[in-house]
Amino acid sequence: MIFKKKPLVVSRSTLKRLPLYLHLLEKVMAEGAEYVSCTQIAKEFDFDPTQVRKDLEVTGEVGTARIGFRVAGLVDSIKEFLGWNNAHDAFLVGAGNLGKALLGYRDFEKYGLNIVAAFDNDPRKVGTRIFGKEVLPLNRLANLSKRMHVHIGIVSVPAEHAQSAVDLMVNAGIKAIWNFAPAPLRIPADVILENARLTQSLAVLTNNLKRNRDQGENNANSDVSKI
Amino acid sequence: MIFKKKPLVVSRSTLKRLPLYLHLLEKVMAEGAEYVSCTQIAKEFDFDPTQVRKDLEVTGEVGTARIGFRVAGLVDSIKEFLGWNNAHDAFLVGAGNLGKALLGYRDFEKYGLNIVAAFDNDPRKVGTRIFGKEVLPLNRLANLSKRMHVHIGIVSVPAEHAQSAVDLMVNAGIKAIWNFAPAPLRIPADVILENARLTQSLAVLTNNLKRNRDQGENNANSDVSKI
DNA sequence: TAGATTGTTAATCGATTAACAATC
DNA sequence: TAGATTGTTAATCGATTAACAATC
Repeated sequence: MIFKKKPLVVSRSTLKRLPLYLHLLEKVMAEGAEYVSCTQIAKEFDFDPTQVRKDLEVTGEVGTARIGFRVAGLVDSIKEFLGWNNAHDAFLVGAGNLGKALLGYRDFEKYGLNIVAAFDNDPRKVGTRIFGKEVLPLNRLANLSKRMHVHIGIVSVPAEHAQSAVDLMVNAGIKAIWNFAPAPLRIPADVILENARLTQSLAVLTNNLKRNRDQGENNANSDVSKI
Repeated sequence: MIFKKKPLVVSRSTLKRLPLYLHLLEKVMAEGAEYVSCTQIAKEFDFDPTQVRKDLEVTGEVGTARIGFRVAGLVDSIKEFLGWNNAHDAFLVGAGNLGKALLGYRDFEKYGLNIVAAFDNDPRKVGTRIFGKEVLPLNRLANLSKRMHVHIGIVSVPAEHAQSAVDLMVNAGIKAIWNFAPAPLRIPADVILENARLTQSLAVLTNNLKRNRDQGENNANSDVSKI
């Protein structure tokens, strides 16, 4: 068996493009295509074809000249590479609006993420079920995470409670934290922290919007720039 | 009046760090600090102090040697730079779980984002109110966005409906789109598209988790690597 | 004053893009 | 066969980091 050598370290940029490819490939596969070329994929996203080729290299898949890559093979290898082939159990802390939405987000299943329970200290929430998932008091998290071998924690509490929620999780043996709170978090080196911050994305959007508007104004009397 | 010259083009990386600084600065300001140095900020995020200094340069704020920057000034200038000082009205399309959460996310107000109405074609949703916001049928979007001068559209529909939702928005004169659907979207060059894709963030998390686990296994019989 | 911090220029690092032979 | 595409190496580009004089 011949394996293609994979890059030893995969950049965050590449890692973030892989789900994009995956979504497209699944669509393409549903449409019945058997092969797909990097050129085609690149065109869809306005990427450089070489970049797509390099990205796909990390999956270990080998393409065929003039034909491209097997769609089914790519889908499988990307999922495998991202760890989306095996289900990961996760706990969610903070059953507010965002927490509720995450609990009800059915797509997570596709990405191997299985939220098994929610934790919140609001007595009005504790004991209820949200999308079929129990809401438990925070003091039960440590015990349960050890017993159920849950290694992923999702933080959807307000910023001011984020650090204490994370401390609790870390002490409970949680190995990876997906943080939705807009707060810088301190964690031990062996715990993985990934921030899913909506405000970062919003910042890019609103700044671009402002810039477009400012440019519009400048263009209105753009002679100034020629002085 | 002396202005500090600002960089002409601001990188996406810088743009994404600014909200992080802002959150921290607001906390620091609430705690009563009047000045803050780049060194302090950098320490909080494990960034390079020079990077922080370069990032802050885009705001036009000038610091004082040995003392740092005025916190209040920075907070104001970052907000101004990101366009968070003025409120932007937005329409949301797709009142599912994620859409609901976005409608209920009170923090958006702080970021100058004001969702004024939601649109959905589900007759069970149309006519209801979610967090006080009306849910209207999609065919009313074009008319209303023009009349109300709404320029931002938020897409929280399933992937397969994302493109048609976007087409509708673009035709209605929407100038910026914040997309939460995991689908590649086609838009005209003069419309701003910003993708807020949870799956990208999740991909980094689950891949890291898998890699950590694989490494653990390797370490268990790491003699192999010494052969 | 001494020394921490700013502002800025230069060096480094890493990611993207270009070039091109091999292949089907 | 002709030519599109792969795989890979080299060149470019841009962002991060290092160095250092000026300053308070």
